[in-house]
Amino acid sequence: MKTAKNAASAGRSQESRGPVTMHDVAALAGVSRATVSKYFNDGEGLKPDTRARIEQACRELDYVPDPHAVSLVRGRSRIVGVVLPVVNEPFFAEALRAIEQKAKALGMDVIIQCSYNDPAEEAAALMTMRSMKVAGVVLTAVASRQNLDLLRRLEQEMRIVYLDSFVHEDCDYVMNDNRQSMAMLTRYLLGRGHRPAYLGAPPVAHPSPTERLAGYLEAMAEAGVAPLVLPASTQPTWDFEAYGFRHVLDWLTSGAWQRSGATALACGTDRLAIGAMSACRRFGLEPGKDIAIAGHDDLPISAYLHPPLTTFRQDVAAIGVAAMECLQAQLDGADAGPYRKRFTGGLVPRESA
Amino acid sequence: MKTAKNAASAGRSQESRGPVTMHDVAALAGVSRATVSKYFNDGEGLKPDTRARIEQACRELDYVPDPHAVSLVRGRSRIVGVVLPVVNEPFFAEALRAIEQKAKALGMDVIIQCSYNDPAEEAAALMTMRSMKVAGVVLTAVASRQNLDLLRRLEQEMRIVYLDSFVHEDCDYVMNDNRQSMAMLTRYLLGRGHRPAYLGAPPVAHPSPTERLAGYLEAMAEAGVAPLVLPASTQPTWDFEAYGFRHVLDWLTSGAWQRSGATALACGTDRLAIGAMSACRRFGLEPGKDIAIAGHDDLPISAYLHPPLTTFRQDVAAIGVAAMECLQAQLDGADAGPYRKRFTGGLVPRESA
DNA sequence: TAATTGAGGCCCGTCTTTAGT
DNA sequence: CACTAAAGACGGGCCTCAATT
Repeated sequence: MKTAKNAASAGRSQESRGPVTMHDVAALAGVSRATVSKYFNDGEGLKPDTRARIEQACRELDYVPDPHAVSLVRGRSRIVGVVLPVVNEPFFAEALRAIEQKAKALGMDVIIQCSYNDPAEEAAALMTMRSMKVAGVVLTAVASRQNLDLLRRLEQEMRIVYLDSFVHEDCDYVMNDNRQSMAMLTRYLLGRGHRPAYLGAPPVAHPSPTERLAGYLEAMAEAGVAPLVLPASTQPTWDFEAYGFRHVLDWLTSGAWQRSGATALACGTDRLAIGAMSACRRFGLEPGKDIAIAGHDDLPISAYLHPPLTTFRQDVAAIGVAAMECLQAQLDGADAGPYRKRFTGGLVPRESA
Repeated sequence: MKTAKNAASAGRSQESRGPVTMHDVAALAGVSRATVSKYFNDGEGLKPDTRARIEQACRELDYVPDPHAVSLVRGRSRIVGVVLPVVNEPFFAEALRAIEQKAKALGMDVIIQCSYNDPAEEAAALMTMRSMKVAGVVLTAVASRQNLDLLRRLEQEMRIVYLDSFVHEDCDYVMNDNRQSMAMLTRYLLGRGHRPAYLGAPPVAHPSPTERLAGYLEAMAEAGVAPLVLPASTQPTWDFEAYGFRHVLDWLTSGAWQRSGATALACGTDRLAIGAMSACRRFGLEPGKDIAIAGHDDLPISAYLHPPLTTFRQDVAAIGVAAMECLQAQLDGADAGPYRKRFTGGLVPRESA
């Protein structure tokens, strides 16, 4: 009786020790490992009888193939890597949620890495993904050209979809149509008789902030109104409320506001708008009455603010899902050219403007 | 010249094809694979000269051990699994951020799975973690006893730390001291001459909501004031603002509010408080003047609301880090009894109360 | 004898090749 | 010659044990 390790003859789903392996299943089903392997891959070319016995054995033993063994021999894993600047920012958190959900539907697992806007951390994260032989990477690149070469090289050997960012032209990306959305928001303000100034996000992303600014400028030019952009900081930060608060308060107290004749403030993000509203009140202006405020993104709380925030809702979930679909499409071989998608959301008019 | 696959003699870090393997490094360094392996493990017992040559070869070839091969042979991976109800909820997003950061420092990767409060999804996620042979799991369990047996069984074969939750007594967990924090918040309101009612979170977690309620009740009893708890829903939802808005508006319009004589509202979460403030205004009450409102968690935006929200800050980052430290400690062998930590944060008094 | 290094089996699957009906 | 199933060589490391100095 030279049964190996696990006595398959026991029959019950009691593994004596260690995880159940394909060997155990084969033994119980009375076939070879190769046959069980085939069952888990194409499944074709197996006699119904054989298939049934394997199925039964798997159920009985609670067998699941070891993903590491599979990845090792295949040279590819069923893991997708997600590299984000931070994960506790509403936009990224929601994107991650959508990605995770879609990945689950595709039978993949997701592993995350945060770069904190540091090119070195980003590079390290990408190297990890490479060593993990991931099926693909969803990357929100940091706003720096430092990893440009590395990225170009990595794109050769693994799938990379850029989410809400890109670092060069020949890449796959998925993002909101920022120019269009901010233009729409600006036009809305102009249409209500306002003269909107613009507060952009700190330089933590690329090229979304630039695109949104472009949208604002475009709408202003189109209306023949001189644009008015609040001075931006070069210090990257994710504390948008504080950033918005400080910059708007400076703007108001410096008198630049009065001189400009602006009656509204379009903000690159809802979080900035929240800080801006706070600054206005500190200065003695009532948002929605003395000055109109608008944001961008439509956070879950935006509808419940006082006043409810006029904003632009971008379809973050769709963006996340599209990123996964891009990877999926490329895995399926069909390399039908670049995958580039721009999503449009919708204006959400509320009382703040 | 029978060099295998990659001609190590080439010397340059140009892999002709396929990833660099330990075999390549060994060849270039003029040692055996076994020696290179030892270099990557303990590292002891290697002649300085040998070590240097290996080091050099690794650098030259850009070699990184294949994590799948390592996991396969070791039967353990350097991956930690994180299973959360949702990832786009500020509390979890921040916890995840801290976990990811700490994991990186420990040289581990993190893989995530969302359960969406569905016991079946949670079970599936855990089985995935098991098959991945993760180094450990950080789990925020869904509020259901359905997976109790499964969890007990899984705890036998892998490390599980419960974050902000637990399903039975003999487990490791890390969480805020909810009873204490809500008691502190309630005492603060009482101390300011208020009679606070309480709005708890929907039943999406366990046991945090129960503990917070207990804290409220404790403080009220202690002050000899009759507690007043708003009716709770049995429908789980993560849309806290809407939930808070609806329940508070009902409470106000039904007249229950007047009859109760409550002058303040303590909420189980800031997001609930935001919905509550909105409802108050809809009803004609000015939060912070006609009725005091307090939350719990101190979201980044809470300081910028109007009025700024009085709340209790829980140390989410510390909780996340502690979860990782728990896993780390257990990996290091020392099974020094159960690891259970309660963290305390601090009251953040602001204008809303 | 102690300190290093090498040989080869093994982990758990996949995949190509060979054998059996 | 179809179909099916089995055999056995990997894949990239770790680990035990023996060989070398």
